Amino acid sequence: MREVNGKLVAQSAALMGPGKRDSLRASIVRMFRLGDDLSPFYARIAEDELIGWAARGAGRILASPSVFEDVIKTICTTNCAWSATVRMTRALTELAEGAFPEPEILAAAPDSWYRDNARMGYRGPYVKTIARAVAQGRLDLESLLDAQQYGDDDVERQLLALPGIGPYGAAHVMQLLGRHRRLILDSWTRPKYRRLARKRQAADSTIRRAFARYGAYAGLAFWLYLTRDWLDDELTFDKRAGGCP
DNA sequence: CGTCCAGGTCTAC
DNA sequence: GGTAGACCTGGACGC
Repeated sequence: MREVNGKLVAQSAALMGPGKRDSLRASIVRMFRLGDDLSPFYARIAEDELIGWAARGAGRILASPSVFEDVIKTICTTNCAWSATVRMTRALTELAEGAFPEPEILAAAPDSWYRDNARMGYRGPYVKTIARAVAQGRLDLESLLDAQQYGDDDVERQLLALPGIGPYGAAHVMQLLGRHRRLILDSWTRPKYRRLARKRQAADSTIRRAFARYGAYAGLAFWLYLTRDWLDDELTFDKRAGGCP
């Protein structure tokens, strides 16, 4: 993938038929969340001293081609170091020649594979249970992409019902679904917030209140506030940002 | 070599 | 509804 004259161009070494081309296009649209219209958010933060810089086009969080993949990867981020997350997801891709495995593949992998090869510990059964439900058609995670069909509370309820997905996981997946209200609160974001906001301590409820003014985009505003230092200065040259909310 | 804990969640009170 | 305790793994740290 590369940018050509302001357009995203995807090129494959193999010849692709129309069907393959359409599915690749769908994956890219989903990955870059090209269907999301962030203009209401940009309008809201245009004069914002904390995250006004983001109105130049930030906030399009990279997602996986499928919701299933995002859910499984999110489980691989819980209660472990980032290096373990990388190790586990890499192991998963070894089941599908480097690509993320379809639910059917993960449903068919034996328990011993999860334990001895992926070394996912107690997460293995969670992943397999979800994969089996999707493969058998009892669970349709991709439908959560439909903004019209479900409200935030609905989606959150469905995500929390999944084994291995709690408040953190649900908020994380919802960001990737383009539902930006929930704040991702975990052992990385909490201290990072306290450091940036120069607060000795801040309860979750206090943090939520601090970002409540961003309404449906509170979670995205929180994330941008925390990750501003991931961007080059060039992109965030507006030094008005810097205080605490 | 033992303890702690990292981008939490589940179960049992 | 809120809260201890357990939970796989492996890297960091103290002794």
